[in-house]
Amino acid sequence: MSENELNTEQLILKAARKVFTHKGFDGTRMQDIADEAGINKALLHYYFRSKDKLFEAIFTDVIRTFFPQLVQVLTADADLFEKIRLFADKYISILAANPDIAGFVFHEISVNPHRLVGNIRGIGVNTDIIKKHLDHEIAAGRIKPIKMEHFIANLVSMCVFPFIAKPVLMGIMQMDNPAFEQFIEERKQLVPEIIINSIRL
Amino acid sequence: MSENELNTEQLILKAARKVFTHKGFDGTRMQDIADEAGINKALLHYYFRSKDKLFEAIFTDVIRTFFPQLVQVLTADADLFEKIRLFADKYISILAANPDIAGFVFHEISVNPHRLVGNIRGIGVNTDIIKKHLDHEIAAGRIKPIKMEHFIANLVSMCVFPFIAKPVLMGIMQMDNPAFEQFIEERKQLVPEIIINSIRL
DNA sequence: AAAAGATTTAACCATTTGGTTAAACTAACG
DNA sequence: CGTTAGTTTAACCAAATGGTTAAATCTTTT
Repeated sequence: MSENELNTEQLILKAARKVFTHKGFDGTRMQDIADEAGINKALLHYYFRSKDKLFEAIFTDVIRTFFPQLVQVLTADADLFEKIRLFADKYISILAANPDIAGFVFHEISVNPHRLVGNIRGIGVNTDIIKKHLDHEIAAGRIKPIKMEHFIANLVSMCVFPFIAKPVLMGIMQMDNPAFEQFIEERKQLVPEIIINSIRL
Repeated sequence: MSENELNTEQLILKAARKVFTHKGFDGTRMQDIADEAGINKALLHYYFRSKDKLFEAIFTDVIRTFFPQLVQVLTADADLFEKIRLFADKYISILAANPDIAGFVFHEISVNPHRLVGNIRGIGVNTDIIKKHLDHEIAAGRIKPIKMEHFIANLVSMCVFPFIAKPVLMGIMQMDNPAFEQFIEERKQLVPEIIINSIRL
């Protein structure tokens, strides 16, 4: 197994990820992935026994790559407002570089919620720390009272939703691709401003 | 064709809508719809020639039922802040009663953007009126400057996203179904407050 | 370079799936 | 009552799809 540039397994994973995240599990054909990777269909089954196994590898990887980064920002020991700015900037940057993953993850989980168990649950998203930080700031009279659930929902919504609704937004707002990128770039500042403004006294 | 309670065509449409919105086009089998409707598979093809035709009927109906209602609120002649409250309340209420449609619509459009053409384009979402209203209020010095694109994105994001992320939110926040409903109910007030707060001088 | 092991392919297989057909059933109508 | 038109079904079909197999090729080891 000489390390040329990208060994076959990595090549398959890259292709599978592209096709799965774009078309979803049900919309993906093994042949699509083989074509994308420029290899034979049987080779997919040689490296990953089944479509399910291959999907599992992709899905787990996507979840494990992105979730921890974000949770880490929110649970780090830093100023709340600064955390919010960091989180929005990081989340939006990640999604800008991987526009399909948001829609992919939420769709797959909706269609097959039991996939939550082995993946997200395993990561152990620690909302307690965020809740404590929020409640602490509230008790200290530095921010307005707000439930952690809404705080997270608001922040994540405004970061993620534009990517899920990308084609619709572009259509309705008559944006082309550069315009959308510009729009997204602006939100890195705008979103934290709104969230901070919503809890600032 | 005696009007018993629900004629076969309506029965099929109802079943197809349920299955399509929950599993997506690619995840739906004609047999699933037949089972859901309690009829023979061939009967589906008797009423709607193909899976595509049946899907088209559902998709168009979903789009036509919900979009206009919302655009109407935003383009109506009313106080801006009141419009925002009305919009959030109406949008969230609709989604609470039809939890699957948001994820359904955005996923199908992402996977097959060309479906935009015949449907959303046909409705003609009029962003000009909203833009004019916003710009007018800004010029009059009654609200902070904000781009229409962000205003809409923010408002819609916070209304819609929780439904798309429902299983993930419920998992992470350890909510059961009543808790989620309560959470959603609270957002009918919270979302407009945040949006209004973000543009209030 | 020959044997052994890993990798890749073409051809094939079984099942699923969208769709068709011809027959059976039902309701209206002369 | 029987004919006709609309409705529903069971049985069937062809294409697509996930998966297998056995042979071919390439790598490594001796």
